[in-house]
This record gives sequence, structure tokens and C-alpha cells, in this order.
Amino acid sequence: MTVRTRIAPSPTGYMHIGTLRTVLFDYFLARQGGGQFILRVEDTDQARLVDGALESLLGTFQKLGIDYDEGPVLQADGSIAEKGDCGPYVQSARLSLYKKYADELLADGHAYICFCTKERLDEMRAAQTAAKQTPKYDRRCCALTVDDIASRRTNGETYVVRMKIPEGKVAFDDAIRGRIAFDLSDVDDQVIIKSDGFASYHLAVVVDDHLMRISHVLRGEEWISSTPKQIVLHEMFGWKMPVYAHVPLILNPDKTKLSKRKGDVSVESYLAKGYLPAAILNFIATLGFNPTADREVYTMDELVALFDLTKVNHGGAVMNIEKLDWMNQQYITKLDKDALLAAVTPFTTYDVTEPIMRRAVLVERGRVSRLTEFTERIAPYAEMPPYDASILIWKKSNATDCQMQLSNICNFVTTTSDETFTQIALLETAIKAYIESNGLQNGNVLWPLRVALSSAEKSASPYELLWALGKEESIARITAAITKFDA
RNA sequence: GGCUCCAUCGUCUAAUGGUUAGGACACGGGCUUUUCAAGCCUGUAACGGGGGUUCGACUCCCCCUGGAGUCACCA
Repeated sequence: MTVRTRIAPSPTGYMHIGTLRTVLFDYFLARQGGGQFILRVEDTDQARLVDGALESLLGTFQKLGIDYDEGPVLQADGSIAEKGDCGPYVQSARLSLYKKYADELLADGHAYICFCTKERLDEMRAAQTAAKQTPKYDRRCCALTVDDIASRRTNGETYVVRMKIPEGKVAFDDAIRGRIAFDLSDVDDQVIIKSDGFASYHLAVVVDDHLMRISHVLRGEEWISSTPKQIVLHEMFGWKMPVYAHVPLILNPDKTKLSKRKGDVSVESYLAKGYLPAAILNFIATLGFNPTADREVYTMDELVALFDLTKVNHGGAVMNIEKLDWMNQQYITKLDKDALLAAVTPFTTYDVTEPIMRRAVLVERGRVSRLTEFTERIAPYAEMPPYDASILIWKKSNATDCQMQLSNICNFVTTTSDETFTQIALLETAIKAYIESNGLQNGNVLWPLRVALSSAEKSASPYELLWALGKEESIARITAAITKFDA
């Protein structure tokens, strides 16, 4: 069987972190078996439409580097096209299709027209809730005659179409959790066509999954309880059910479903905070799924090869941001130079193609866990911040010695070859040889040198600083430090 | 409240009847080191409770407890 998975987000303007994980699992499943991964957009709620939301969603797929085989595509000129032969892939363009299938259900007696107003429904639910009953539609409109319905429709009364849930039990085999059963007496007569003529989720998803030949439906755990409605719909149409797999929820620190109120829920916000796409992908893919027992970092190819639906955890997972930070740092460290510079560019106003700033980024990369931290870290390389002369003095030394050491090292740096300045290791060797041959103490020389170059008590090593700043700027900074003692 | 799902360190997780219950993040200590970071070594820390089944349960079954999700003309 060819695996055809799909993700079906509603276009809200951002990609939920939970959606991303489902995307990843869909992607892994499709890619490991030569299947297809399909993107479908569920925009049947007119009230929630957001301008430019689809473009933004597609843009996020591009930024993450996740490709799909069918669905809407954002083109270079900003317009949206589609690929695949099961289109359209946007539900608002499929209305006539849903209408047709709803009519079929109506004709077969599997659905009925309901004129009940929102007010009546609200009252009914309030009463049921007060009586500690599960809120459910009371089927009053089932009693309507054909003539009643015809006249009320011609009078312009608005109505919805509800599916008529039969009696009995229903069950399915979840690919992650195993068999899950429900009693249909607990299931409400779901609205399948809304009064504005749009299909509701339940009808649209069943029709689309069937028409698009979806073999595996991966979705969040919050959908488990609505699955019986979709099973019933499949039975009414006589269609084969896809395999369902409900992935566990991603949680707030308090273990409730991840929500905007309690933290960042969008992939875009993590991107904006300076997390690398690769780190986000790695981190989210291994939330609730553990490929091997002894490793944390995986490439997408490894994940595709190792992914196994039956190994997906059943319980929800709290996002451990500190671990994401750690993982991001791992990825920043491994980035090749050009990729690092390209990644940092959007996050800083400094020109990282300028030699000193470029080297500053390379030196500071090991001390940064998010891209947004670079600006602050490389600022001292662009302009020497003011500092107090007292911090130049090594704890085991004094001002007189400090000034002398700086003068001497300044002379040494002046006579150091340009060739030596091309590599951190060469600088380190040269400085250490200087200290050794003059019978000096590391601290007496290295501490003031480093502070003179960085202006800070905590910083990169003097060798890294010398390399990043270059000979000329280094000498200028050391000279400035020496004169501080004369003031 | 009904229905459904879930349950190993603080967090993410490994273990598929027999382990000193392993790893990662975070935290503590140490090494390295001029400082910071990184790296390396190392420490603290978990099977929710009760019954079964079994020679033997983290692993299988039941109950309890706890947590979560869901009960819309939102998806």
C-alpha cells in the first residue's frame, strides 16, 4: 500500500508547534516508503479567516525546508499555485463537492435538515448541563414533514444539515494506541453543513481524505473523541477508513494543552527568537518519539529512516525550552562558516561581511545559544566599550606590573608577523612562547591583555580576540589600556 | 458531570518478565584553563497506590488515585 499522509491546518497566520510535529511524523512516514505527503488547507470557518495567513503558512514550510508532494505552493512572486492531481487543496474551493455528498446523505436518510436557532440550542444545552446530562441535540427537527421543510425553506429560514448518528457501538484501531471503542449513544448529531453553506470539519475531512486517497491520518490526541463521527460518516458512504494515529499533545509546563496564554505556540516565534530550523525540527521530532536510546541529535535523513509510529509515546510532553537552547547551541557550533554568517545576518544590524565582525561571529559562536544573542556579543568588537582601568589588573599582580606587561606585550604584538595573525593557533603558540622565553606568569600577561582587548572580565581568550580584531586594532586597544594608568 | 486517553528522575526519555532502572537537559562537584564558554569526568534525582498472574514484575490483567482531552453552525 502506498502511504499517503496529509496535514490539514487551518490558516491562522502561524504554524502551531503541535502542527509541526504532526507535519514531521507525516513527512517521515511518507518519505520512508516512497509515499506522498499532502498539504491541505482547512479554511471552512469564514469567521476565522486571516488575510495573508496561507502565504505565511506556506512560507514557514519553506523556511523549515519541509517539502510536500501535493498542495498549495507559494511561488517566488508571492502568488499561490497548486501541485498534485487531487486538487483543489483548499477546502473553500471544494464547497460544491461537500454539498453533493451532504445531499446524498440527506437522500439516504443519514442526515436531516435542522432549523433550530442558536438560542434554542443554547437553552437546551444549559438545561441539559444543569441536569448533569451530556449536552446533545434533541432531534426535534427529525419530526418535521417534507412539507414543513419545504415551506420553511421557501420562507427563507436558515438551516443546517445534521448527520443522524445511528445506534450501536463503533471502534477503530489507532496505530499508536491500539483499539479505541465508543458507544454511539454518547455521540451528538453533528452539523455537517453550516447555515452559511460551508461544510463543517467532520464532513469535509472525511470527503477529502477519501477523495485524496489518504492512507494514514496523523493528528493530535484532541481529535480522538470526534473520531466516531467520522467513522460513522465513512460507514454511511461505504468508504474504507484510513489508518488513524493520534499523536500525544505538546504541553505547557503545567501539563495542560499547549496554549498561547502560557507560552510560545508558534514555530514562527521560535524562528524569530533565533532558533535554527534544523534545531527546531530535531527537537520537536524527538518530543514524544525517541529513535535510539543513546543520542539526542539526528539529521532529517536519520529521522526518516528511524521513524516508527509504534514507538511514538502515548503520553503528552512538556516542552523543555532549556533543552531546546542546548540543542540550538549544538547546531550553531556545527554550522559551517558561511551558513553561520547567513543565519546571523537577519538577527543583527552589524555588517558581518566586514572582516572584524565576521571573525567576531566566528569567535563568539561557542558562547551563544540563540541567534538573537550575537548582536550583544559582537558589539565590543565593533567599538571598544568604556571600562575601568582597575579590571586590567590580574588578581595576583599590581598596577605597575600590569602597565609594564601591557607595554611589553604591545611591543611583541607589533613585531608579530601578519602570517601569525591568520590563525588563532599560531597566535597562541607565539604568545605562549613569548611568556615562556621571558620567564613570565600566564596570568600576569594574559589577563591584562585579554581585558585590554575585550574591556570585560569575562570574554573570549586573548588569542581569539587578537585574531578577530586584527593586528592594527589590537595594538590600538592595548595602547589605550596602557595610557589609562597615566591618567 | 458523561465519554475517551494517559501515568519511569523537576523536564524529555530508555527498558518490550530477570538491569546496580540507562541516557539527555537543568542542577551540584571535579579536571582543563588568564576569565567566560565549550569539552571531559562525576554526583543528587524516578518506576503514583493497592490487588492479582508468575519462580520472578517498570514491563501483563483488574481496581483506585491522579492528570489530560473532548462534549460548537472552531478546526
